[in-house]
Amino acid sequence: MTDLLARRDTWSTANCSIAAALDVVGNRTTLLLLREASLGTRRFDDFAHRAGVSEPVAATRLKQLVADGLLERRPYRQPGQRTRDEYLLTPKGRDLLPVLAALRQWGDTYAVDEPSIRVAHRDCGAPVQVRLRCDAGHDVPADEVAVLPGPGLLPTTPPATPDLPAQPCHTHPCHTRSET
Amino acid sequence: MTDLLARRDTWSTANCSIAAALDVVGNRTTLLLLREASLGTRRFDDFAHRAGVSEPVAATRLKQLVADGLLERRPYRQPGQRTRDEYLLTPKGRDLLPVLAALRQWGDTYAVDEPSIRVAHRDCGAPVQVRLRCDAGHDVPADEVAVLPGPGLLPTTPPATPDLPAQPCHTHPCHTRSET
DNA sequence: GAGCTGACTTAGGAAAACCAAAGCCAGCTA
DNA sequence: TAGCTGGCTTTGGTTTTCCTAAGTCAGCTC
Repeated sequence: MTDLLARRDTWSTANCSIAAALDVVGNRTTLLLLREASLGTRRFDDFAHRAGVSEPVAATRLKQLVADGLLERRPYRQPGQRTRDEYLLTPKGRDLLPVLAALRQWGDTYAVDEPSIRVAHRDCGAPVQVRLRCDAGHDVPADEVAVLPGPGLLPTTPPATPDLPAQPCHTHPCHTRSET
Repeated sequence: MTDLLARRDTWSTANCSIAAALDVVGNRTTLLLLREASLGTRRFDDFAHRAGVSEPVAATRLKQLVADGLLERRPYRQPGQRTRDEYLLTPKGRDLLPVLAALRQWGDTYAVDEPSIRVAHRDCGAPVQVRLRCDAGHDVPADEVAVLPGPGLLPTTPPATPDLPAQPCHTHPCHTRSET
């Protein structure tokens, strides 16, 4: 019952939460705007310029982010200026920070020469990393992750092509072979 | 020197590692294919059908993933069949699993009614979560993250519009207001 | 009360991404 | 050696995403 991966064709990813998350944040611009929000950007023009997108795109995406509940638009006022609106991360939006952190961590390792910013623990100064951890408190490396059925699991209607002898990712040759 | 966010306009995100990562995995299809790879999918047709994309798209993206070094294409042979190619995660591709895990965690919380699969620690059975942790071993909540300059930080050429009194994300009103 | 500025919107168009349907090819099986 | 199957590629068309350039509008400042 627990060997889901061995019967990969008996269940579908129709209601996959990764796909559902990607429906909200599945494009580059949206994630760049969220990056800016997490770095303290609040004004429309700053969002557009710092994320490197045009104003029409910024307007469209910010509107969508507010509609999706990731940002909140609220009026603010600077002395001697008129009332304006600013965009602030909601708790729902803030909960996407691990996604940004994971992307940054991977990008630091594989996609840039040198990181432009570092992320540290404010209280102790030590670098912050994204980790997988189980509720029992263990660090969980990628090869110790097990996939189990959840309450929303949907069976597939058509029994698809007979599968390869399925293996979870961690038993693949890719995890034991010598690195290139 | 450490209050980067207060001088957000003095540095640019031109070489941002998040943007660089998004250049590689910044579209929905790519991440869905990586999801499938992490769930043990190895054959072309299975990638296309399970990720829900057409064959031409699957072919293009898989080719790109191999070119980017996230997947490795290698011949395999089942008894009584001819030699075929399969796609396996490389270590570089496997290091993106925290991104998928973070997306799944967010999606489970906000984007689906009930998760279709659960992820557990193989050794102890406890649910696995994505966490931010510092090298000193502390759990780091979002409001204790500090942003520091890295070696690749680029200054901006044009001093942009005078900024709002900048605040790191964790001091925003969004973190202290009552939730809706 | 004219001008400026921040915050957008509108218009028009280019590029990227995606799809369905059909075709191609290698190499087993019969 | 004819047919089947997995693994693609080609064709043609639609949708999405993004751009530049220009216009709008509210409400301070002068």
